[in-house]
Amino acid sequence: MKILLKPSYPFNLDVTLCCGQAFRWDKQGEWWYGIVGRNVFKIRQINDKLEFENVDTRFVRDYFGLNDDLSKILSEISRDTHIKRAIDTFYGLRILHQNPWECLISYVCATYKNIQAIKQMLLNLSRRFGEKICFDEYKFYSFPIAQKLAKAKLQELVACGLGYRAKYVSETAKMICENGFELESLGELGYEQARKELLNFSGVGLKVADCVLLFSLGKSEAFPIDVWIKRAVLKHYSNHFPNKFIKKILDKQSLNDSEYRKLSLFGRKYFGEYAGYAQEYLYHYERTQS
DNA sequence: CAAGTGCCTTTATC
DNA sequence: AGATAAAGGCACT
Repeated sequence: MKILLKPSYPFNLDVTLCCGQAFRWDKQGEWWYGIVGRNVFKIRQINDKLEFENVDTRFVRDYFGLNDDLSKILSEISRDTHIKRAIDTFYGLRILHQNPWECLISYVCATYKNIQAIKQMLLNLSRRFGEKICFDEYKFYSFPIAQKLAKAKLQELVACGLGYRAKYVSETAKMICENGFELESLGELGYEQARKELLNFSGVGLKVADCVLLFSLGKSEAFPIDVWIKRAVLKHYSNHFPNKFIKKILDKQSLNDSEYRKLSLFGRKYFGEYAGYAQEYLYHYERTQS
């Protein structure tokens, strides 16, 4: 199956899958392998041609955000020279539409970890609690369902390298199972309301909630603040804040809720309804180009 | 190679 | 409200 990308619909598969928004994609040769539910599929990009196997076009369009008008989005967030530089460097990076459950657990695990370690944890979890799927000559593992993680012993989760996050994953999985909670339905709420609901889960603070909202619930205005975005703001956008505030967060290693809200609100106001796109370009630029 | 630092933070406590 | 400490362990230097 193929999709021909129109020139007005820029897309860069490699950057999109490498920028750290999703943790379970695997590149073998020129093919990217991904697992969605119990289905493994592969996809590659050759110039303006997208080729894929074992998945339908509708899913590809949705998952890779190909229905978003990226040209329009990028022109809207191009507010200054710094973001323009990031956009030029990673032109075609799109925000994925991930599965909310996998996204929630992934970002609960992601706190205070680097990307390599996050990938390792999620692979361990999938190997231990997911289902083995063979595709081409490779073995893959589906992401564990909530019931499976809810039943897991704390020690088993710790053994996957989760550390103190094991408790949060266990509690969150139990909360999802007990009420038959439909994470997808949060997408129907407004940004603020949906975030408030997410904060009820164990191990979910403002940062994790924003990531889940942006990467899986379609809230493109969410502007997650992590250490890299904080650095980018300090370097390039400090003139948007009082001196006192900048000095305060400069010598603190972590942000409190009030400081987080100020930084994130700046992003939403400054970049507008697609602030999340700006966030991801800035994030990837800060991590790789500075 | 050992030891130190940093990591897409949250929670508990004061 | 706001500050502070504690919480795995892996990857990188």
